[in-house]
Amino acid sequence: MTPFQLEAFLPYRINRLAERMSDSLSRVYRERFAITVAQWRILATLHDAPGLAAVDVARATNLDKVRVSRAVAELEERALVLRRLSRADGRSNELRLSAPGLKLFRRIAPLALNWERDYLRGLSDAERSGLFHVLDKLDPNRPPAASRLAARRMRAGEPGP
Amino acid sequence: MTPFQLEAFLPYRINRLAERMSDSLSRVYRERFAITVAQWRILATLHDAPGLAAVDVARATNLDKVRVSRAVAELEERALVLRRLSRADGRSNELRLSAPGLKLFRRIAPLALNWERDYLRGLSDAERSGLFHVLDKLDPNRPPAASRLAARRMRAGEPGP
DNA sequence: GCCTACTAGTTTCATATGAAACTATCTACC
DNA sequence: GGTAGATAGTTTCATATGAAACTAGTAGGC
Repeated sequence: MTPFQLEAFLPYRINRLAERMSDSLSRVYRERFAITVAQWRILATLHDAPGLAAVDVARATNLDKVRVSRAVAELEERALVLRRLSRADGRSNELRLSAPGLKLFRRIAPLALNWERDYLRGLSDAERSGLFHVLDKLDPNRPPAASRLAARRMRAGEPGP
Repeated sequence: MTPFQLEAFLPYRINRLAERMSDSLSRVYRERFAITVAQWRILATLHDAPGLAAVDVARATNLDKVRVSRAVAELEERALVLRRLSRADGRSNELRLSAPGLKLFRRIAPLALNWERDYLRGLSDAERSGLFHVLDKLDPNRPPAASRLAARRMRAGEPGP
């Protein structure tokens, strides 16, 4: 008898939680704003760090570059994101929210935070902070990977993101 | 200024953790045994509850019925799972591990548990149990959904799973 | 300058996915 | 026992996905 319970197996439980949270939250911005999860992550990232290149957005959002390319293309079509060829590197674009993109982000962000607050309502403060502490341990943030692009920008004397 | 940090947003962090764990763990059984995540969940479930119908497997594994149908079909082709038409319900099959299926499960399960132990190595006992406690709160197990099939079986005087 | 190796971003293409349609069976009610 | 509506499981089909190929540019040695 090999003792094994899927219910008690961390990868399964984390996966199930992630899927259910994602389903529930994404409904908030998908139905009302026709925004996908990838697009939402990109909006949030560009709000926080305007001017980022796609490769840096991919790192910051845990999305592969193909998904970023496609999501940005659609955000650009919808005029929510602007791209400008980088002066420092002709291969990459500086991405930023347009005015409507910023407006949209400002509508969605509070809804997302409310959703999160509601979701965590049943936890005590200690449980909440313990959860994030454990998350940081199990899945540390990768180093910002001081990108060559950023380095180049600095060399070029451009303002950082 | 809307304060919003993707890094501090639970759905994103849980999703990223789930993806990284899944990538790391699934390598363990994909490379050596050519088993997918869905197939692994199904093996584990049938080991725990032989004779389950596909619909119950779907509930127990958090997979949709199409994925279960496909994964079971391949497991059956590879002779790792046996199906037998249910006497109690002509629409459904009783699924169970074959002898090679059981053997395979018994090879994978310890690897999976070792992987989990290693993954959680950096956590204290309190952190580990706190994590599972919080998981149970945020994502409670759905009731076993005393299925009609099980009820029918009981009525028919068959032994339970 | 110019050649080689590397990187940013897009496109292609083969595979994965799941909603909806479908088949077969079951339940409940008449 | 017949009929309407539900359920188990499969198949179809349109879309999502990502590895690999591709285009265009950059870095660094010579």
